[in-house]
Amino acid sequence: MSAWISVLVHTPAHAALGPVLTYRFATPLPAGTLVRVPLGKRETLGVVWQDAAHESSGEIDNDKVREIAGVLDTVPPLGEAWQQLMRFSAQYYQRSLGEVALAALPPQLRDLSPLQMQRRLLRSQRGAAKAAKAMALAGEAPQEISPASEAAPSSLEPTLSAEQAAAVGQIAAHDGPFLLFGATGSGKTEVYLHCVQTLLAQDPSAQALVMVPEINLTPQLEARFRERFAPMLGAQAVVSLHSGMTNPQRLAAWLAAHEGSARIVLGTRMAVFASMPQLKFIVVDEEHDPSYKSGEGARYSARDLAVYRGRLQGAKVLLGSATPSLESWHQSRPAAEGGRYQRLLMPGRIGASAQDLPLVRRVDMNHQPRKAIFSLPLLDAIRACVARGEQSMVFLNRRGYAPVLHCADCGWKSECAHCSAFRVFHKADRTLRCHHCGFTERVPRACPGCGNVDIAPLGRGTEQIEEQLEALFTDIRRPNSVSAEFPEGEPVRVARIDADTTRLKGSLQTQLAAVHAGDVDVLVGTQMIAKGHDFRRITLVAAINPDGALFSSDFRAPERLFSLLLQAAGRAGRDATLGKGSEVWIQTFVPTHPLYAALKQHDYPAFAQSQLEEREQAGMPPFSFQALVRAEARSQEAAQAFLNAASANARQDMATWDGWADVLENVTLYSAVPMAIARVANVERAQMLVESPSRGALQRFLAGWQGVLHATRAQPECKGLIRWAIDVDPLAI
DNA sequence: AGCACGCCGACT
DNA sequence: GTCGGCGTGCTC
Repeated sequence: MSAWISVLVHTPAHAALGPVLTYRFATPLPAGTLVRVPLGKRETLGVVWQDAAHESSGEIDNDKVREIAGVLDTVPPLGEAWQQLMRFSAQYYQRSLGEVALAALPPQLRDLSPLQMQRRLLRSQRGAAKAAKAMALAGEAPQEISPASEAAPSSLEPTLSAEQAAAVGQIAAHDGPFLLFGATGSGKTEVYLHCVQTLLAQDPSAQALVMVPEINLTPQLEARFRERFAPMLGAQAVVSLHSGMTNPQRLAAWLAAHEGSARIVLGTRMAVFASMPQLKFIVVDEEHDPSYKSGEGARYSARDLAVYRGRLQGAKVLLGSATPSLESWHQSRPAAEGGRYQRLLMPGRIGASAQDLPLVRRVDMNHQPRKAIFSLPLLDAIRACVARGEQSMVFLNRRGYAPVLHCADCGWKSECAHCSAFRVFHKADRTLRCHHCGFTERVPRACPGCGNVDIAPLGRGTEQIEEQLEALFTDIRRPNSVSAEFPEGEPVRVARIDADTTRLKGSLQTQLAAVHAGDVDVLVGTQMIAKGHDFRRITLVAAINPDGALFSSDFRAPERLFSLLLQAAGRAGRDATLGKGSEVWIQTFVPTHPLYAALKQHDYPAFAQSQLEEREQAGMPPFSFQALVRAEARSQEAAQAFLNAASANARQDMATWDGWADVLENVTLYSAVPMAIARVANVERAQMLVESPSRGALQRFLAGWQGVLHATRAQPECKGLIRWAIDVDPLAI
């Protein structure tokens, strides 16, 4: 006598096999139980699932049903809420349930046998017990947590500003979701800390999830949360969850969240899938950041899933940003106009008045020497900044020395052999590197086309900016030197931080520390340095060449640029005593552009409103809903043929389906186009936009289209197709 | 997705 | 002669 059990396994949507398979086991098992099951010649991890495959549709041969190989019964079953989150994510983002659910689990869970698992759990429990004992011995036993609002302010718990207190009050009084629109330096993190503390004090089992967009930002966040909560809850109560951790670390953190000993989970977008049975509060910091959208597998938005999950689990959701996404801004319009989020405002910097905001200066590059990288007034300003002993930050969103190498004689350019893109000249190691496929070669001595030895870099990247600044500043010295070697002061120190200088693990933190320590006068970098890092002594921020985004075909480019520049501006003058004279320099050929005008006023709401008006007129998100189908093939023709055939098939098939007329009517299918970079690593890529004024109609269309896409694949003109994928709510088109 | 089987080019 | 490329097919 044995029971039939439905088990979810990792199968992609393309596979002929459904994601829910039927197995046999001696006793029934509750849904959410982790099991190991035989699948073909291997054994794999599965999750016991409620929806029985054998009841609804397929009759499967009795003799095909195999026995469950093992039950990981030391791990509690995954809860109903987690299961529902997986169902929703799979459905909304058009991926197979098995793929979504199994990818949401820590990778090591797949590798461990039940016995190994048991050992691992015992070890971690012993470790936790030991840590608790050590704390007790040291007289640091976890204290009863006190509600932040009632506790006497301690040194760790700063008094809230009036704005912060108002925000905290609103969050306590309403259900949310909330959009906390707070200027850089307005103390959003303190609001998060305060809300989390109040919650954890009210409910001794409650859990909180706090997300940041990038791994780089987790150490800083973790330090803040540990400092505040470790003394009350013990060190194990705060865990991180991101892809920079080792597999054992991730497993341990995941288990702690799953069984509830972790009260606070900090992490990147993947953390939105963590099993947290007692989740009561979710923070999405820098909610506008595109990193919350996954670029592969299920293309989920962790921000949007956080909002869904909050509703699902009855957890309050707090989105925070100084430059919210237009989607969230629109959602937080007054409820009377249809807004569904509550907007909370914190416009002021802590310990500063409005006049202390950095002054935004636009330099008209039309009046500068042609081809000048730095305008003269900017150079003077940086010099003056160095002379005052303050730091500057020069920002250019392009790494390497020059984006292209060019031969003036024959017109040769440093194209990549495998991609429709140029290879970037990296002077540091004298290489040409493709930033899309990684193809790297030494820089040729002479033009490969004609032998001319005069091949020249075209355009500039951060390496070149660094080199130029070093050359330009050889004549000046830093003040207040104690060095005997340079009696009149040491040379100006220029440093660069970008993906190339931070390749090694931990090197970003080291380099940031050097900036903090004052070992750097001028910092050059990509957007990596504009995000979130709390530089205290920077009083000048310069964007060398930000104009590109103004003329981009991507309708979201202005939004991103504004956000990036305002965020970069937020780096300047964070130290209130230095804040007064801080400046943001924008070198531009269009100084009168409204985007820069709004930036000068630090006026996000005005910028957002004008953008939203444009979007509404053009019928673009958030006033319409989009999905993208991307196809990869041997040839561009095959990729496009597949998409166009799938589109034609959809129209044809759905016209015959009962009740689908209004779906088709509400959905616009555009024709297939090559992607901006049509070929990457010898694979041709094309995409097709699907748009609808109704999210529901788009969802229904996509769900119905899945089968059509599968069928289309078999058509002869699609030979050479490698794969296809749907991206719902794409960020870039 | 894995992992097999199966058929064609450069090397221990 | 093998080693190894990835094309096709199957897994409850």
